Order: sequence, then structure tokens, then C-alpha cells
Amino acid sequence: VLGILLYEVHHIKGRERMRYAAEHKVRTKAKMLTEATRAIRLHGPSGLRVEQVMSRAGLTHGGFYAHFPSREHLVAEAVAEALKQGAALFERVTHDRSPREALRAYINYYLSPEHLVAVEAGCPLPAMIGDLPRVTSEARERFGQGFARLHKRVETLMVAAGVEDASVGASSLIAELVGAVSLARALVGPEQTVEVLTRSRLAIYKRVGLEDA
Amino acid sequence: VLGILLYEVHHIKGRERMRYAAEHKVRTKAKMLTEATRAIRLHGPSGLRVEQVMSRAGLTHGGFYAHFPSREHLVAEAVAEALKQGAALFERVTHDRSPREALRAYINYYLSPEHLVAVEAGCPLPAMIGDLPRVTSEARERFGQGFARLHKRVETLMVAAGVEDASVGASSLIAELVGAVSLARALVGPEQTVEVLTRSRLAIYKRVGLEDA
DNA sequence: TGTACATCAGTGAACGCGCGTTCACTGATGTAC
DNA sequence: TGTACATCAGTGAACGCGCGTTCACTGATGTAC
Repeated sequence: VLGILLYEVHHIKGRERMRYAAEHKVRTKAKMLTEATRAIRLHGPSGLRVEQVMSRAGLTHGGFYAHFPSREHLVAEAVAEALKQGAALFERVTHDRSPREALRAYINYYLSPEHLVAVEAGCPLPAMIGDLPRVTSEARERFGQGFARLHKRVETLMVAAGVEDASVGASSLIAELVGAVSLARALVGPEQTVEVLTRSRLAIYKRVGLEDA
Repeated sequence: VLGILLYEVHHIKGRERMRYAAEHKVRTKAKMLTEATRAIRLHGPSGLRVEQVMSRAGLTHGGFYAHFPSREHLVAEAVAEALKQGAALFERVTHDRSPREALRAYINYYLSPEHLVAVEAGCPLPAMIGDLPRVTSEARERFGQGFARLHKRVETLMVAAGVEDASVGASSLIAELVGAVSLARALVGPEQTVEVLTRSRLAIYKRVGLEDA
């Protein structure tokens, strides 16, 4: 009885006491997630290493399980987080431009040599798609949600830009962008790489009705 | 002196003696390569396991190094072999059809639900691109050669089919096909999957001037 | 023809290392009284 | 205010397993004479 009373007291007071610790924990978890999305972009979901994530977050690997029940749970959350960052990237590139210029800016950015190299900061899709079929279905569900959101954004932009069949167009655009960047990153020489990118840019420009820059 | 003489004799006779053994060795190496390309399609270059390749070829893993100096060399040769199979697949789907029907057949096959599932028999590109940036540059060179050959074939077909700007069109087509199938395989539910495929099919049909089937 | 010997693809055990996970412990931050 | 005690994020060593690679050995296929 006394034990139960003490437990209750601790429990109730606990909420007050924990507030700071909880915030602290949330911050370090966020740091871990940040590093995890970085790892996924650089090495793909199956290339994410628990110890590497922890050490980059300034921690030792043993502490991992205070935040995530397993590596796979981290991967799932990191996939979701990466897609949010992809959407944020879309906003950053397109905001405060006219629809047509926004569309052009996104296409140009996506197919630029800078984006090819900026694996850590760029769109997370090309870095993940290859691995995703071999990943938890939870992670893939999250990916599906993120993909749907991105599709919606692009579609909305295309409607505003006066592109007809925007839903089809948005899906097709994302597919070609992802495919072209994936291919370009797989190739070695600058010639082949640049050709893949510029050819896709020309083809896309033509079908969405943008003039050559 | 006598030792050198004996060595010479063995060496010369050796060629004769080895002929059968050599053929045998070539056959088992081919079996290993077949299994290796299968593994790459299923699990990506980084998912290829030496022991798994060997056991599927009916051998024990220790014998691997009688055929390849290292796992990475096998990966490089398997990447090249996989791309040859991809080109063969293109021939198989398009041969003895008129250019326009051949083009349509390839697009339809590539974006079909069967191809989505037929990871082992289908085009090897979607299964590899994600991993390739993290693979030997030798393997990537080989990939580049195979990609160039496929691009050429598609371009030639497009010229014959009367598509204008065939070089750009072929590159764009491959990029979208690869991107769409990669995305579709990454997604879970049938709805999203099918939508990605059919939207890309519609978009491609439109831009290469094929009517809906 | 038969016996001794050479070759080498293939065997299977062992090694070493990376990596996810577990666990006993610490130390900073708090509460109780 | 000060001392005893509770909590729990984080530490760091250890475990277990998968996997690429090595290595001493085998046995089938041949040659030598």
C-alpha cells in the first residue's frame, strides 16, 4: 500500500520533474533523426549505420535504444523525415516565383550539376528508391505518404502554370526527374552524366511548354 | 637444367591436357555469373552475397576465388552481364514488329504490372541504379557502356518510328521508365503503384505520338 | 596395359571484421524532508 | 540550507551473427613411362 502511494507520488511529481529532461531528450532524438536522414541520402536506407548516426550526433552507440526500439524504426522515421525535407526543398526553390518560373526553377535545380553532387542537401528520392523495396513496409508506407504530398504540390503548381493534364504531368515529371538523376549519379564520366541531365531537361521543357533558357 | 626441361614439357603438354578442364571451368563460371546477375536484380549490387551465389550455382563458397579475384570483380562483371540481358530483353520485346508497334510494346511491357513483379527477368536498370554510386568505378564504367548501347537501340527505334529529336526522346524515355518503375516498386499499395505506372504511360504515349490502346 | 605421379576445380573449416543489440554501470539532474 | 535518495539519458564493453576471404586438403582427370 505504501509502495503504491509512493509510486503515485513519484508519478505525479514526475511530470513536473521530467519537463526539462523530456525536452532535452527530444532534442537529442531530433539530432539523431537529422543524422539518419543524412546517412540515408548518402548511403541509402540499407547503408545507414547505427553507430555512425550516433557518433555524428555526438553520442555513443549504446544510447541508441533509449530513443528507438530498433534500427528499422529509425529508418522508417528517417524516410518520413527525408521526404518532409524534400517537400521543404520544393517550397524553397519555388516560393515567391510565378508558377511558370517556379516550375522552371524546380526542373533546372533538379537537373543541375550542383544537385547531382549535393547528395546530402538535395532531393532524397533518388537516394532511396533503389533500396526501398527491401525495407520495412512501415517505412514504405511513410514513403508513399510523402510521395503523395510531393505529387500534390507539383500538380498544384502545374495547374497554376497552365499545364494541361496536371495530375498525369506531375507524376510523369517526378518519375523522369528521379530517373534522370539516378542514372546520372550512376554514370562515371562528366560527358554521359551531363547528357542525361540536359536531354531530360529539354524533353521536359518541351512537354510542359517552357521555352529554352 | 633438367627441372627447366621438365617444366617446359609440362607447360606445352599442359595446353592439350587442359582443354576439357578449361571448358568445364568456363561453364561453371558462367553459372556463377548467371546467379550473380539474378542476385543483383533481386537485392542490388550491394546485396549480392558470395556464398548465396555459389550455393545457387551448386558449389561451396570456398571455390569462389578460383574464378574471381574478389567479390567486387564479380559485381562488375555481373553488372555488365545484366545490361546485356537488358538489351536482349529490348530485342525480344521489339523484334518483328513495326517501329511504332515495337515502341508501344516496349513501353507497355516496361510499365506493366508483370514487369513490376518480374524483378528477376525484367530490365536490370531499376534494380541497380540506386546502388551504383556506391560501387567500384569499374562496374560503373561497364554500366555506362551498357546504358549507351541501350540508348542507341531506343534512339534507332524512335527514328524509325518517326519520333522527332530521337536522341533526346530516347534518353528521356529511359529516364522516365526507370524512374516510374523504381518509384512503383518502392510504393506498397496497388493503387499508388498502378497510378504511377499508368500516368507515366499516358504521358509517354502523348509525347511520342502514340494513341491510347 | 598398369602403376606412379601432377594438376587444379572444388571442399569445408577457420579467421577477422563490421555491425546491431544487450547490459551493468555512471553521473547529471532532480525531489524529499 | 543541506544531505540522502531516485531517475534515466548516456557510456562503453561484450555478445552473436553474417559475410568476405584464406587455406590445407580432396578427388577427379589427366600424363609419363
